[in-house]
Amino acid sequence: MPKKSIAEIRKQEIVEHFYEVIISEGFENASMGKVAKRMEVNSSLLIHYFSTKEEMILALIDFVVAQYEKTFLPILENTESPGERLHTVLDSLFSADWDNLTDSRCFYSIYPLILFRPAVKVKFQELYSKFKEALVREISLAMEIGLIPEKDADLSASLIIAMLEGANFYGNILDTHQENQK
Amino acid sequence: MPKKSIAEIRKQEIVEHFYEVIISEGFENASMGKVAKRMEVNSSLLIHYFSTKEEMILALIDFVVAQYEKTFLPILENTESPGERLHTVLDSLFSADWDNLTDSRCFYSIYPLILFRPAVKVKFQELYSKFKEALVREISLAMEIGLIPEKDADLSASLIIAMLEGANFYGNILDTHQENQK
Amino acid sequence: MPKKSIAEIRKQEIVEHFYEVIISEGFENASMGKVAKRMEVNSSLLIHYFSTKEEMILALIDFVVAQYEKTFLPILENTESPGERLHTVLDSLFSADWDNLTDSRCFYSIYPLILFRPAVKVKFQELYSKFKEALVREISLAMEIGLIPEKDADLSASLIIAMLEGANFYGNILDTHQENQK
Amino acid sequence: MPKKSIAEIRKQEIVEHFYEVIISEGFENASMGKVAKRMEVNSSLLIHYFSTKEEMILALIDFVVAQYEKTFLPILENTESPGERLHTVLDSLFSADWDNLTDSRCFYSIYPLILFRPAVKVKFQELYSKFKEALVREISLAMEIGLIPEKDADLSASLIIAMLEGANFYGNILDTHQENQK
DNA sequence: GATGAATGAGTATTCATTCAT
DNA sequence: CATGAATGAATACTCATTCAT
Repeated sequence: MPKKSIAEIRKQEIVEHFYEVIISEGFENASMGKVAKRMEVNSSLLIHYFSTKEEMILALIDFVVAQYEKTFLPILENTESPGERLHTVLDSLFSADWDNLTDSRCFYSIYPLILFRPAVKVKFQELYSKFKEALVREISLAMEIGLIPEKDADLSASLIIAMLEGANFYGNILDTHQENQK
Repeated sequence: MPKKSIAEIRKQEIVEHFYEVIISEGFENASMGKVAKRMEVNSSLLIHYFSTKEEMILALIDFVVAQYEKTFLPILENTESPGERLHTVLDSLFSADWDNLTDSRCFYSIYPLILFRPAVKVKFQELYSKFKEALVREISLAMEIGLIPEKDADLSASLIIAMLEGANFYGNILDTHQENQK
Repeated sequence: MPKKSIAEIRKQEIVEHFYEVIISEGFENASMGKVAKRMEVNSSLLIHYFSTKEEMILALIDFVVAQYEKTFLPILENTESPGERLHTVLDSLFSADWDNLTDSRCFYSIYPLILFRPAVKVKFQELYSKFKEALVREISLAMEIGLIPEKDADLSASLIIAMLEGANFYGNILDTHQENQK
Repeated sequence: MPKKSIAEIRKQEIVEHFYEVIISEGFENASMGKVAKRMEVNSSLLIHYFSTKEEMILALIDFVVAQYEKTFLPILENTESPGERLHTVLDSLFSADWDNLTDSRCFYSIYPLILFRPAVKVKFQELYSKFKEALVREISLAMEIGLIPEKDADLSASLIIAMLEGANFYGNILDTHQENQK
C-alpha cells in the first residue's frame, strides 16, 4: 500500500477545512484566508498546494463527490438474500441521513457549480452514472428472480434517483428543525 | 392605477440586474459593484435603496420566488374540461421550461441559502405551500369525477412536487447541451 | 424681544444633536449622516442650513463656548459681601462640575481644533479673555478692600485659569469612575 | 544587540507616518489610506501589521506616550548639586518645548481618547504616575536638605503637574504665532 | 422648508496571489 | 515545507454634497 505523500496529506487537510468553512459560513463567504486561519497556517501555504482557489474548489468537489459515493455504495452492497435485497436497498436509500444539515449545506452549495463549470458537471455525471449502474444491477436482479415485472431497468433506476433527489430537495424546504443559522 | 414610486421602480431595476449578474458570474461572484457597473450607476445608489447587501439578497429571493410562481400558476389555471385537466397539467409541469439554463443558474444558486437563512427558508416554504395547495385542488377534483382512485390527495401532491424537483435536479446533471460556461 | 426665526431654531436643534453624537461616538466619528439619523431628518437638511460640515463645526464651537461661558459667568456674579466673595468664587470654580463626563467629551474633543483652525482659536481666545476680565475684576476688588496684598491682578487671574484648566486636565486622567466607554 | 525584526521596524515606520498625518490633517482626518499613501505602500500593508485601525491607534498612543516620557525624564535626571536641582528642574519643565506646535497637535488630538477608551486612559495614567513619582523624589530630596519646608510631597507634585499642564493648555489658546493652519 | 435621488470620492478591510527567504 | 512581506484589485459601506422637486 503506497504511503501518502506529505503533499497529499496536506491537500486533504486543506480540503477538509475548506469543507468546514463552507458549512459554517456558506460557499460565497468561504475564502482561502478563512480556511488558512481555521488551520492556523499562513494562507500562502494553501497556494503552495493548490496554485489557485479554482483548483482548491475542484479538489473540494472531488472530496464531496467521494463522500457522497461512500454514503450510497455500502447501501448497494448489502448481502441479503436476493429476494429481500431490493426492498431493503430502497428503504435504506430513502431513509438515509442525506438530509444531515451540515452535509447538505456543502452539497447544495456546490451543486450550482455544475451549471457554470463543465468540469464540475462531468464529475457529477460520473458520480451519478456509477450510482445508476449499481441501481440497474439491483433492479435487473430483482427482475430475474421475478420479484418485479420485467420493465426498463434503466428508466426505473433514473426514476428512483430523481425521486430520491427530489425528496431531499423538497425535504430541505419543509424541514422546520431548529438549526444554528445566521 | 397607482403609479409606481420611483423607488419601487429603481429597486426592481436593481434586483433584475443583480439577477443577471448572478446568471453570468455565479452567486458567489455577484457583488454590488458589479450590479452597479452593469446598471451604469454608482454603487452607493444601491445602498441608497437597499441599505445592505443582505437586504438586496432578500429582495432578490422575493423576485425569484415570484418568477417561479408566475411559471407554475398559469399551468394550474387551465380551463379544460375536468376530465382532461389533470393529465394536461402534469404534462405541462414536467415538460415546462424549468431547466432553462439562465433561470436554473439563479434558482439553484439561491436554493442553498435556505440552509443558512431562516428568512429565506420561510419564503420558499410559502412558495411551495401555494404550489401544493393548487395541486391538491386539482387532484381532489380528479378524484371527485372518478378519474383517479380516492387516495390521500395531500401525499400525492407532495410526491408530484418531489418528483418534479428531482427530475429537474437530476436533469441538470444529465444535460449535455453546449452552454456558455467558464 | 425678537422671535427666533425657524431657521435659527433648526440650526440650534442640529447643533445640539451634533453635540450628542460627539459625546456618544467621539468627534472623529461624528458625521452629518449620524446627526441627521438621530434627528430623524434627511441629511441634506443639515446642508440646507449649514452649507458645509465645516460651518456646522464652527456653529458647534459657538455652542460649546457659550455653554462654557454660561457655566462660569454665574459663579462670578455672586452677590455676597465683598469680604467673602473671592473665597467663595474660587471655591466654586474649582469644585464646579467641569469634569462632568459628557461635557468633557465634547469640550476636549473640540479643543485640539484651535491648533488647526485659526477661527476656532479666536473663539476660544474671546471666551478666555472674558473669563480673565471677570477674574481680574474680582481680584482687584479684593485688593482694594485689603483682603489680599496688592499684586499683579492680571497675572494672578492667568495663574488661576491655568491652575483650573490644569486641574481638570489632570483630573480626567486620574479619574477612575466607571463610565460607559467603548 | 538584538536586531529589530522587520515587522517591528515596519510597525514603527507606520506609526511615525500616522503621527505625521495627524499633525498635518488632524486626527479626525487621519485615515489608513493617507498614511499608506504617505509611506508609498499599499494600504493593505498597514492591515498586514495592525489588523485594524483601532490597533494602529493604540500603537500610536504608545508612541506618543513614550515620546512625552522621553521629553521629561532627562529633565528630571539632571546632575546638579542638590541645592540647585529643584530650581533648575522646575525651570526646565516650565520652559520646555512642550508647546512645540507639531507635537501639541498630536498630543491634544489624542488626549480626548482617554474619555472614550479605557485602555487609552490607563496608558496615560501610567505615564503620569511615572512623572509624579520622579517629581516626588525630587521634592523629597529638597525637603531633606532643608531647601523647602517639610510638606506633603505627593500633593506638591500633583499641583506642579496640574500647573504645568494648565499652563500648556492655556498657553495654546493665548499663543498668537503665525502657523501653517488650514 | 424639506425630501429623496444621485454622485463620486473615500472608508476600513478582505481577497487571491507573488515572491523572497 | 512553510512563513511572512508585499501587492493591487475588490469588497460593502459611509461620507459630504448637489440637484430637482
